[in-house]
Amino acid sequence: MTWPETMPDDNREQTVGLLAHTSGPATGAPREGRVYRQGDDYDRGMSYDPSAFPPFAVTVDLVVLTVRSHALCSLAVRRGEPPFQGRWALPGGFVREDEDLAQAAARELAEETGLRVHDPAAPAQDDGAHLEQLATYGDPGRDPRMRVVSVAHLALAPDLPAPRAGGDASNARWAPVGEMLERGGHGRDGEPVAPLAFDHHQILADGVERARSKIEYSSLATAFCPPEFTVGELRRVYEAVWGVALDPRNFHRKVTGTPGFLVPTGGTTTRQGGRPAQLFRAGGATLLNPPMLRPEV
Amino acid sequence: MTWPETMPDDNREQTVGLLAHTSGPATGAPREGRVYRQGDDYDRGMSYDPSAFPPFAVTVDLVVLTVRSHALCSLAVRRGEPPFQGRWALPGGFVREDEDLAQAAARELAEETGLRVHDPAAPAQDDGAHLEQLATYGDPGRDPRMRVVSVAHLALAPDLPAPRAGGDASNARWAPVGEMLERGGHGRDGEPVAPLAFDHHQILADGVERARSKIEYSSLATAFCPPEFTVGELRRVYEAVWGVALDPRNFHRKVTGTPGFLVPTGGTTTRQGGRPAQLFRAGGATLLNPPMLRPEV
DNA sequence: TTAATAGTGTCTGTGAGACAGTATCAA
DNA sequence: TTGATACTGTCTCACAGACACTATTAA
Repeated sequence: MTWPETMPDDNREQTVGLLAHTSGPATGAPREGRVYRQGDDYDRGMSYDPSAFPPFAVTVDLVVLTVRSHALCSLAVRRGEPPFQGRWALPGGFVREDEDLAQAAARELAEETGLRVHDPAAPAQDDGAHLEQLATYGDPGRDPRMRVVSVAHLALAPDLPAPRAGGDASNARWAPVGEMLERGGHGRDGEPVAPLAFDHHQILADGVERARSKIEYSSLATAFCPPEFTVGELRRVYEAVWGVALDPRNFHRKVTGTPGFLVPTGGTTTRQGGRPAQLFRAGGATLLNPPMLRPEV
Repeated sequence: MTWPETMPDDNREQTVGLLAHTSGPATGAPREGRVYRQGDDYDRGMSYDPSAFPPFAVTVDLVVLTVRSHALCSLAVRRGEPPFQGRWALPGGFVREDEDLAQAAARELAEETGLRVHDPAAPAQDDGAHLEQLATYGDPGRDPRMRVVSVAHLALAPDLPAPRAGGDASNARWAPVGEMLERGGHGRDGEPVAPLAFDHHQILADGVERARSKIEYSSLATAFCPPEFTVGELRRVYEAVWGVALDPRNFHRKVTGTPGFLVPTGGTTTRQGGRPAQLFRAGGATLLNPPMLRPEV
């Protein structure tokens, strides 16, 4: 029995490096009369000229997921200005001149939640969140004001105190992703929920799907748990993220038998009621072999 | 036995949408004296002002993979200008004002190779390449001339005629990824190979790893094959991409028994020698259940 | 004939899923 | 006591891997 040594979408660390481009389009006919000359001059090694390429704004958007009261929830902030004034959106902001994309995402995450990001080198024994790049969204019409390319990131965090945004609790909330992603969905009070601003519905859907598939073959589900947790608590994370019920006995046998996944701390707890349960923390393994299997249909 | 309905990194289609950001940083102290005010004004709904955000150039870079003579190869182009003049690099170019990221990547791919991209809606029965977003690289120092964010894409193509770049064959080649990714590697003539320009070594490594893992749980390996192919030819694709030897008998039983993976065309061929082999084309299935397993170690 | 590739059958070990049964707490 | 959760054991079926064997071509 084998399983890959690497994941389809590792949370890669950027290395210092430089621009990529060809030595010029194969279709080399000059394109005149354009506002921007599409980098032809840039390609030909002329000195830097800001008018030689179209300017973009670059932002990071965050899909911050957690498990609260048996439901997968995403952080949402209310927009205070047009466009989409008053609608819910994903947190995010501009990438600064001097920071990497991952740094920008970590900074926004800290500003919104106070969470620090796990050191990817150290084992996941400190408190903090998991952060990885998700995908980039650059449709020309995604912002009516200007051309904006957004590098979306996915963050997974344990259950947190109520969020704050600019100090105003009514402008930030943890919302169950089931409600947010339903077309014409309704909140728990039965009121209709307006769709998310911009293309954030798609970004959230992509982030949720990434989390759902990644906990299959990695130990990432532990990022939703406190530093010490029981097998039952970990099972409830899988059940909330996948929206299914799992057999507690087979789950227990599976996770405790997967090498490197869980390390017993020696302690026990009865915080879930019933017989005292062993406490574990996340082991060093990041890839599960064999993987957890998500039940079909 | 179950397997997920979705992949960890679906090739998502961008929907039309808009910008994401918060209603302002929680740490709301004014930041004066900066060249760019980091979007605070933008966040507060003031009218559009180009000086309110740092300008970026946005490019697409391409990891174009194919299988040639039992080796996984990547398209490389030689740089004609500084920086990294004379070094090999990945093909790519600027995103234009009016095009989506996927459109820009498809345009660059057509310019470099003449390949068209598969219609994701139609079954993979037409000729063409597979194209998906890979990851985005935005380290502030990755280009010495200016701040450039590159949205890397991964393309998989059948074996092609020799490439051209700007009509000059000596400035483009298919290079085995084993050679390109070796540190201080050597070409087949024993000459040392200079590392790729910019951060393209990392981008290529990420693209290769994505391809290696994705052919496990999807039918993507058929993107390396001509429209009609034999089981043996498909097996040689897996062997080249993974760099392993597979048991021909178990492989045959596995791929022909996976529903939706292969559809027999009725024809046969002896182009590989030996007993005539059935010809197949790719079936409609994009996800394999159960997956192909990459041999351990 | 040999050599090559194509394709089938058969055995064995691993592991997922189903589920019986026991253990240890609170109320 | 009931009821909750924790945990162990056992059975069965599916399937990956190993490999013997047959089939059909070219040289």
